[in-house]
Amino acid sequence: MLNLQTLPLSAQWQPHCSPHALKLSNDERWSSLQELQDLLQYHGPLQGRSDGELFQRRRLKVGQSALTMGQTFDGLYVVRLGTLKTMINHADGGVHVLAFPMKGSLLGFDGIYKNTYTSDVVALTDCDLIRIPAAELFAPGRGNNHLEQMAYWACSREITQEQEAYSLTRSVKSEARVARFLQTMSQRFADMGFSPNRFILPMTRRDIGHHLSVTVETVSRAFSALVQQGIISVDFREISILSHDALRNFER
Amino acid sequence: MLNLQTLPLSAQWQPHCSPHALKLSNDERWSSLQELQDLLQYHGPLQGRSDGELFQRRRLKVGQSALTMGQTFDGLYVVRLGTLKTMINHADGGVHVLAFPMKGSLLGFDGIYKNTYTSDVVALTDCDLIRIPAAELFAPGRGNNHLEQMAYWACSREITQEQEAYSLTRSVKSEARVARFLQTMSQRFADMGFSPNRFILPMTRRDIGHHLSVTVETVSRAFSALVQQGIISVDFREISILSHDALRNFER
DNA sequence: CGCGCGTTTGAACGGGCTCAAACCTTGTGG
DNA sequence: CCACAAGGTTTGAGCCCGTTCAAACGCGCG
Repeated sequence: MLNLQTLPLSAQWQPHCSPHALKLSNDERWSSLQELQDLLQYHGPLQGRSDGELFQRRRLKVGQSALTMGQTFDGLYVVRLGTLKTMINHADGGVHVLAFPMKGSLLGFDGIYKNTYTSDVVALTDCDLIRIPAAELFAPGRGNNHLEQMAYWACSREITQEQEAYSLTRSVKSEARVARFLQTMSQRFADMGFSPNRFILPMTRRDIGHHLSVTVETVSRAFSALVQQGIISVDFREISILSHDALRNFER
Repeated sequence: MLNLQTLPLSAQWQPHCSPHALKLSNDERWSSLQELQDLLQYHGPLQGRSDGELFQRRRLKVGQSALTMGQTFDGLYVVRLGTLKTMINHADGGVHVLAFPMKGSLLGFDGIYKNTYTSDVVALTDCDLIRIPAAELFAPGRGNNHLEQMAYWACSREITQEQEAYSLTRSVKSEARVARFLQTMSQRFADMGFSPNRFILPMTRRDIGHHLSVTVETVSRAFSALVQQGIISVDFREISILSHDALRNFER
């Protein structure tokens, strides 16, 4: 019998992996509006000609920051490839991870108010972003109405997802938080066309802890407990979900 | 010496209070774009004629719900008067209070994605809302560009504030969470032109608990502890802040 | 190789939850 | 106007879970 655990993970079913697998060898530097719609999975009303409108790409290596707290607003970004973390660094040294943007996520909407980004966004893997300049959004009297509507829509989606993440801190038990976190990760991988049963977490235990407001040790212990109960199996960053049902029953 | 504690609170320095004080006697049922801008405190670029555009108002009594989870999107709302709570009711009976919208807050942006509101919004006091119909936002080719930009801006602000609230759950100690919550309430009252030193909380301890992810008892105990240290004084819903500095020093 | 960092596990402490009871306020109906 | 009920608030006692401190191991990288 084949032991799935020991098989090397191929780039075919993982959106990130080693920097080598992620070559970013595509030399194109521009994305069309159509690609934006595909990325965002926006199936709303399309109108008229969208040809000609091109958006610049921006590539990031692991650890590079996409946006910095305090930086003046220069537009929105849509993640084309890779995973990032959105974090707030408090003056007292405390850290809070708000979200882990992945393919199709919208970045930077917090920068419109006060014309300044309010959080740090750092690449957890090599990334490819698409920039929507502020001018495109705010240009008066242009025919870009469906770009605007799409931005509204995507922004609304980000709010919704953030609310879900916010609610995630509700659960009393840390195991339940971690279980729900794994569920959302599984769902997001599924949405991107990858396996919901087996994936590699792009973030550290510490990041997860800062996201769920618990310590590293607690996250690790929660993982161990879930393994003990046969619900998941863990090999460092690689997670296999053995029973989605059991995972779902941890919701409180 | 005058004992401030025993003085009755007058409606002059409180935005809510008894239903009697809040007469809502203004018979006008429409608000101008100018009033919207004032409410939102939007000082961005105004352009051209904004005359003629009127927005319908909607009044709520205590306990009535402004939006319901699952209800189809019918527009955005701006709070003109009163306080509400935005909450998510989980299937398992758990509750999470996302925010306490007050004068100038934007409601309903979460409804654009999926064309359905994703949270319940309930009036904690009598309220007066202004409705921005979906048609106004999405009408193609209209000259309402600065309405759109204002909506962007307000939405961005809501995201920012939600992030702050989210971060509020970061603190390890419950006393610190409550202290920070009181600070933000104080700030919001100040922004509305009321005293930052003395105000009446429009929400119950339970709501605060659901907002900060702690139990009622913990909130109550935190209040008592802050009173014990001479930082605030409490008379049921009435809060007096005796030392803003001391309150600030609880930030972790 | 050795260093740094991420991960895992253990032991002990402490803070928040749970359960319980008492008090106060508010609203309702007699 | 009072009685009563329902719900909000406060406080106490005991327990459990998550933090803290500590140590060990593995992995990647210079």
